[in-house]
Amino acid sequence: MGKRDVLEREQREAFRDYLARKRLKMTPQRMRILDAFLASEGHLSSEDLYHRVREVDNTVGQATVYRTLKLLSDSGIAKEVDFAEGVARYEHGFHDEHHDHLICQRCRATVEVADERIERLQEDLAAKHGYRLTGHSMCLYGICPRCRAKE
Amino acid sequence: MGKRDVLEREQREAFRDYLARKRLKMTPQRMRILDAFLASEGHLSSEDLYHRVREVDNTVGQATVYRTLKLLSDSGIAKEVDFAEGVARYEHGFHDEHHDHLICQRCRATVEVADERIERLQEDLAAKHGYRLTGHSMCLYGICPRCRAKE
DNA sequence: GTACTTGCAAACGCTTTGCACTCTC
DNA sequence: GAGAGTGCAAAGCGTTTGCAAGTAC
Repeated sequence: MGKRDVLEREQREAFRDYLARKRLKMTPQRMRILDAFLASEGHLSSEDLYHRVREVDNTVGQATVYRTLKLLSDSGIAKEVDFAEGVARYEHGFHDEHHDHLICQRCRATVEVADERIERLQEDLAAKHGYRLTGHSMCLYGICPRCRAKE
Repeated sequence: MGKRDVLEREQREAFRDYLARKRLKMTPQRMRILDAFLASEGHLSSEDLYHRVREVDNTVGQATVYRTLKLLSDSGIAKEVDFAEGVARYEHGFHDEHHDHLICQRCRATVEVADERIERLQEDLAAKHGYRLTGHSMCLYGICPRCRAKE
């Protein structure tokens, strides 16, 4: 069994626990939405996820996907990210490390990046103004190598 | 005459030029919207600006404010900023230096911050992945000193 | 059996657009 | 006077919500 399968199983377990704790129910719809989410990579919109779920079960409604994504967010399995496009996107939330995003303005190709020095400077910056930092969002926009080659 | 007045005059000039170049027209509505924008500080939503303009002239429509804000953006007088609230906000665009934002999660108090070292590290990060950096948005979220004192 | 969930469609909030009328250049 | 700009209301978009019927526990 691959590492991926183990991870997926853990996530399913975590979601079950979360639902139980909140006295909510596991339903076939939530199951399928979770599965589709776990099987995905990158940064899906609710719409994206809806279409993937639909391939498996074309009775699931959009509203259920929206509602379930909220639950996945709350439980920490998914994490909402905002690329200033006017749609909410979600990435896997169990990534142990924080990261930011480097996004191609042409083709939307996205790289996850992390730099500890930047994080530290951000802390300093907040502290300098007396703020206690609780989080941040950083998106770098540019042109990816592939698109640059086409220029 | 204060420095502020000079700046405002320059901005009005710049907008006139922009309109002329694009073969667009200066109208009383655009004038009033520009004036309200220049007289403001911080990060206004279209709604905010609409209300301020309305205090001067209650015949101006929301659509005109939206349309004019787009023009102000295009002309560089305003700059759109996204604080992930679901509303577009605009700040003065003639600030000579780039800056990012530090936002209080409780009261929304916003500080403009800049750190050259972070900028440089961002460039490095993009370059490391072969991207040519064209821009970025960085929002730091935290609790401001005033709100911390109330805890 | 009792909540909680569902799909649907209607409502939502912000923004854009089609239109007939008005105004600037 | 030709082309742009206006206010209004309607439409558009992603998202949320009210509801009656259905389902997990």
